[in-house]
Amino acid sequence: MVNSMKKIILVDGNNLLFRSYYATAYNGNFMKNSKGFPTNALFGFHNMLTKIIADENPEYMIVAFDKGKTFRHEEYADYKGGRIETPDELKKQFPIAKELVTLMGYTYYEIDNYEADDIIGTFAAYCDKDDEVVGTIVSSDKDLLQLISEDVDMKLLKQKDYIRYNRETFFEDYGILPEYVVDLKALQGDPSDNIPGVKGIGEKTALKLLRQYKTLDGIYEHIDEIKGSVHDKLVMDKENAYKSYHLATIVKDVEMDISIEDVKCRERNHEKLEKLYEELEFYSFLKKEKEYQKKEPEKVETVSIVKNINDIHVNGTCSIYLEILGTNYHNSEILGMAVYDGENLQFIPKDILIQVPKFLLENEKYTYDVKKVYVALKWLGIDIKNITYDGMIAASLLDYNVKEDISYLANNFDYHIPFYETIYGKSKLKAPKLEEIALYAGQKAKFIYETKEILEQKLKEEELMELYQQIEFPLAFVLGDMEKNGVYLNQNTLKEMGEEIKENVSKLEKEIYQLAGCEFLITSPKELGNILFEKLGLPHGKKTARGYSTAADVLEKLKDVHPIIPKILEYRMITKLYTTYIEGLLNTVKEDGKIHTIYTQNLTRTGRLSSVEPNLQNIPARTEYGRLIRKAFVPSQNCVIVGGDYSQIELRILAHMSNVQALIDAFNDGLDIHTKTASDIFHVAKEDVTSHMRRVAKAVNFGIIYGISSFGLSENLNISVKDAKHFIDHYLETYPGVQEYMDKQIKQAYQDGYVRTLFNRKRIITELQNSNYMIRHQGERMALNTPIQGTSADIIKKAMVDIDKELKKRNLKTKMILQVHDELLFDCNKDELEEVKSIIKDKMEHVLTLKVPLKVDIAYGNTWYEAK
DNA sequence: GTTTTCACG
DNA sequence: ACGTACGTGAAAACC
Repeated sequence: MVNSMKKIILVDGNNLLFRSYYATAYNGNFMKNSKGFPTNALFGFHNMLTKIIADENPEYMIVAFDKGKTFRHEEYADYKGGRIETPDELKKQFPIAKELVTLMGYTYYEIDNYEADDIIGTFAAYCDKDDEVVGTIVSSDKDLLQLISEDVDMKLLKQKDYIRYNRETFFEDYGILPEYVVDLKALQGDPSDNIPGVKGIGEKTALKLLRQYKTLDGIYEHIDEIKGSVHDKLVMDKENAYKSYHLATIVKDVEMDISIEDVKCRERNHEKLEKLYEELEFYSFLKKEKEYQKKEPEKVETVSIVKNINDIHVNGTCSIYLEILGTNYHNSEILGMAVYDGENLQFIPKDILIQVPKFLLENEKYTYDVKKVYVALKWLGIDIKNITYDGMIAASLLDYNVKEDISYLANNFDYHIPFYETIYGKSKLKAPKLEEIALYAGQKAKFIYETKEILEQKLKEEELMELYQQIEFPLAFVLGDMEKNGVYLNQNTLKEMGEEIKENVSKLEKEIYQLAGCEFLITSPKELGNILFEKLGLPHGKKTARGYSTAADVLEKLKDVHPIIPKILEYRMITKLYTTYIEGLLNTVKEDGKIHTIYTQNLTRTGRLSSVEPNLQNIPARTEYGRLIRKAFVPSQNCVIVGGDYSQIELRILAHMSNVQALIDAFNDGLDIHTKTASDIFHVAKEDVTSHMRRVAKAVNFGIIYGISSFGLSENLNISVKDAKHFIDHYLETYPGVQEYMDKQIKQAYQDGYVRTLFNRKRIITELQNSNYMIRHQGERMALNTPIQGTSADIIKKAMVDIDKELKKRNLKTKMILQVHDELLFDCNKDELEEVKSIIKDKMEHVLTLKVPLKVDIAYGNTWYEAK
């Protein structure tokens, strides 16, 4: 009996393709091949299908698609009015998905006027009838749960993995049998399918009713037993409930010209699959397909592993790749370096590398992530010289998909280099044998060498060469020095603060428990939400996916409603300080008593830096209590901390770019820009601007930089959308040039598909081509914000390069130690103070000449806290 | 691994 | 009708 059992896998092809599309299309950053054909949905679809095949090893499988009519029940089409059109970018991928299925040796099926659900439903019904056939449904659509039976189970796909439901496990989870999922949907509704349901009844209430009365009919038969608002809702929406019941019912009797034997799995068509992968530029799949066939093994590189320093032979210019175990090059283990000079491909293990082979100091070198090599070697006491090219920086300026892992980029160039995690594993890194490491590093070095010309050519074509040569490339070394040099942290200062905070925390804990009337996990948004909004019955604001929002801005509005609220806000603030800035920072201090962050030079889409392990760009500043953390950041002996920060740099850039005379004049006259704006939009004299008016004007000014929306401003100022719109209108009437500028900017962005900063940095905004209104508008805001935020980033980056150069030229001991977007901090020898102050101010203010002056405020003190 | 919250410019 | 300010990173909870 068991032996003759046939198992059929029923795949909801539509569902797979849709969710793959939306999982990766949200930012509008589609994966496309070089011809611009969208491939994002196919990529995910292929991955999922492969996983299903690996997990189930199916003998029979059918992949079902919708055809013709998208909607199950024509007569209720009016309910479907709101349904979103399938984006073109997704539509195009359907035929290829079907081809993929076929080439992989499986059968896809579609039939006029039916949905994929109905095909699956019909096969599921067949499984129920035929004793020798069982089925497994694969989909993320909960609707299909209704098809679960003795002979049919379902893999309900979740974001990462899945839940496997059979009749029993479904009952355990839901408390009803799968055949009543239709009844559940009838009550609950499903907005994504335009099933109305009973208004005001959600999953919880619906399940409760069904557990008691079993079916929809059962509920209405006993309608008199049901009391309260639920009763009224049920009565009110009875018609809708039954309509929904029909909408939610999957058809199980589609007439099909296909039988189980027709969906038996066939051989893969390797040849055509390879061709298709090539076309789609799915190189990792292509490689696997080739491996899968086990034809001739691919030609492997020969890398010679150097055993002795005298065996290293590098002729002329070479590329290098430093292989390390982990991402934090301040403490990761160095494994060795691959070198390629166009002929010889060699790998130099660490023990030989530390003997400082000559080529490190002499030969011209190309690399990928120059900062990593530079800093990692510095830790070994090696000062590498004559690096002239960095593929990572070049590629990132060209808007390639640059991750830390070079393989992402290499795959774009038809190099099939394995991903870092394939070699070393996911979370726990483990080095393979030396030969494998050498080969891996060797492939990367070769890739760097062979693509240098191409990438440089592209930099020229895109007019990015100057940005690359004058700013980004030299900046990498400046950043490297800052990272390696580090920042001293006075650990005792932090520890003392920590003790004080700990006492405060336990005090607050007790007070909160008392006010709540019970003990609970205050840090848990879920528990906190329940206490505040159910137990204490406070009015709740926004909701999150899992429950009530307890975010600070929500709680802020309840500050005066219940004494527990301010306590919780204070608790949140000080535990954040403790975990992130006391414990967190102390954990990152190295043996030298310093913090060595890593600046990510190529991560942000605007050109800004970011800082990790730890992030030194978000050390508290906005509240006095938090700012005390800055007392722990101290200079070295006989030094002070000197800081220079740009005043209103983004608004100055806006004034320059928009060429609005009133704004330009304001900056030229040295006015307080927020007060000036307030006086203009409220039509009052500068002297009569109240603090409230200035606050509004400031928020509007920020809003302009962010790509203003009345909703955003209303949230920020906690006012009505109407009032917010009013303020914006006033602003734009006052400065019509700003409106013109924004319109022009957006129009240009739509035309080009990208925007640029003053230094030509380019950001491609694919969101503008998205069919979704919301995403398109997000793209418009990016088009407004990026030139401003990005130009500001360009300016400070150039200032860093200029200052570094000047400090070196003058042989000063002062070190640049931190960059926080619009401010620079220095560890400054006291003897050099006056000279350094004037260098910083001068260089920062004169990066370039705009229609408005750049203004820099200089401050200094014995700690970061004092240098304000 | 994803979500929520909160720190910064 | 929908869901929204721009750009980041870290910790803890949640699942």
